[in-house]
Amino acid sequence: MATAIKSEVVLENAMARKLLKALSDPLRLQIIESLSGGERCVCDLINEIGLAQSKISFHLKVLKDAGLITDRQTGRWVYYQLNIDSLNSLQNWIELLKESSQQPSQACK
Amino acid sequence: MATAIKSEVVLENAMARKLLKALSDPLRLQIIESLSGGERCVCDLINEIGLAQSKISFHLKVLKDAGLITDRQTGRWVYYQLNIDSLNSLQNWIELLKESSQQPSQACK
DNA sequence: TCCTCATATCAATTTATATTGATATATAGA
DNA sequence: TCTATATATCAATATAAATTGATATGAGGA
Repeated sequence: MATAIKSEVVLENAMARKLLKALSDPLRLQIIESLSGGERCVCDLINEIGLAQSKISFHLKVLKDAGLITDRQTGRWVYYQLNIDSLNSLQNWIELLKESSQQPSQACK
Repeated sequence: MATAIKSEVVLENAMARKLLKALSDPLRLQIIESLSGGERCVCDLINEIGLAQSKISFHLKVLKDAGLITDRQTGRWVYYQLNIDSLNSLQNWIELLKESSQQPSQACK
């Protein structure tokens, strides 16, 4: 039982690591915040954010690889959307940190 | 009213940016996870993580500057602790993202 | 089929970040 | 005051990540 719980936490940590890394770039955060207004196609993101297309594409890929967003293609357009599951994972990870951090401090030496 | 809410969101975003950046390094996550077991002095972190002292100190500074941890000195020892407020801020930011992302998608073109 | 448009990818470069090893600071105890 | 110890800081270097500009892919329409 204890080991089952522990491996779950380790998995949580690995996932958090991936998500946090992907969220650590300001441009990617802009994309995330834009997508929080609902699904968007790449062209809209380019217009909204006003930066080079290759740049946006690059960062969309990073976000997608991390599992933070999903895409779907319709004709020539590709639509991106926030993946709520990944946000839930991150919230859970933070919750676990908070829960376990209320322990008495240990004196040093 | 609307503008008040908006500037709050912008502040949230700026804070999230800072916190996420600080959380984007694997060693810093290790420190955070270690601190989630309760307050620790630097020497304990060094032993626990098993890496160079200057490295640990460097990353503690990054975490402290971001507001994720606080420190207090007792004699020659410095104790670090998770700052729960910062974790709450991050959770709120994620919550806002989730709440606003349930809008209907807009067709492109 | 040919052309245009939306998006992705890639190599070269630039920029940011982390690591290393050395030194500095500051506290406690002898 | 001298010494040992805990931690912080710094300059040089190494590593990783982002940007740029160009080209590739692939869908739809003429």
